[in-house]
Amino acid sequence: MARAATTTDAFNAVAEPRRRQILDLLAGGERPVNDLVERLGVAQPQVSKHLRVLREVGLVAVRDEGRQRLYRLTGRPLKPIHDWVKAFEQSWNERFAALDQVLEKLKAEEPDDDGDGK
Amino acid sequence: MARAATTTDAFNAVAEPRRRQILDLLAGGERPVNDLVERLGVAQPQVSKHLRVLREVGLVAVRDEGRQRLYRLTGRPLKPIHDWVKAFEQSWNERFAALDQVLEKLKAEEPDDDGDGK
DNA sequence: TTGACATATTCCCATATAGGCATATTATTC
DNA sequence: GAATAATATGCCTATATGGGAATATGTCAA
Repeated sequence: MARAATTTDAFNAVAEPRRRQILDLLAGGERPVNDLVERLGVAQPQVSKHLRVLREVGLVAVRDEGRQRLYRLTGRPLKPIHDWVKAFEQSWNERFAALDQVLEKLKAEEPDDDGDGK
Repeated sequence: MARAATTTDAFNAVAEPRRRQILDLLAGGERPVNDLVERLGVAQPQVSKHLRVLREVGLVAVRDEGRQRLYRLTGRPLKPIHDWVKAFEQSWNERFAALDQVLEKLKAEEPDDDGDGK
């Protein structure tokens, strides 16, 4: 099998840095495509393609206004990423890392403990 | 160009669900490969390959113990993901979403305001 | 209608994937 | 040293990617 499609979920969609940039820009408010094109310095077709991916995973929504299409952030699909990664917060937090070491040490010191404790 | 390599960064490495599962398991402590193979129900070579990717982006570390190789979580590279996605927290939080609407409305009500305010 | 502007789609290509399977590598025990 | 256990690597294939370039679609204005 090949890699999962970028449109599979937010995890895949957001793995591409350019798409994260787009979301960063849209965090500042609704914007037409050309605005993104200029700010990113990327060819218009590529921007449209990235926006399509983001739309398909529900990370952005569009609204037509005259000849422009205004894209806006709809970050809901990012929540699963946040939730998942948050659970690992302790793994890069020195405070927690130190605690883990203590726990590991304790575990090592009572290797035959069956957990009953009596 | 093709998609960026999975080993480019944590964003790409973690886009694959199986690799997230592996990290979830390792969050419970150091584990030999076979242990992961059993718990995941995935062929051993695939697990080794996923572990390689995770190692290359620094999400896991290995330690040899006899004929086994004990993998453990080193979640530091997840921090950038956390930091990035955290900035969007408001976008799926109703509270903040409501605030945003208010702000947008205010902005709409003073369309000719040059920001000077005097 | 014609033309100009804004955006989307299509085609082409080099590249890397993930899984299946076979096999290589390394370490252990007899 | 041979057999075995634990893990890693190599090869194969279908598939999708992201960028470039050209072009299609859609919308307004004169």
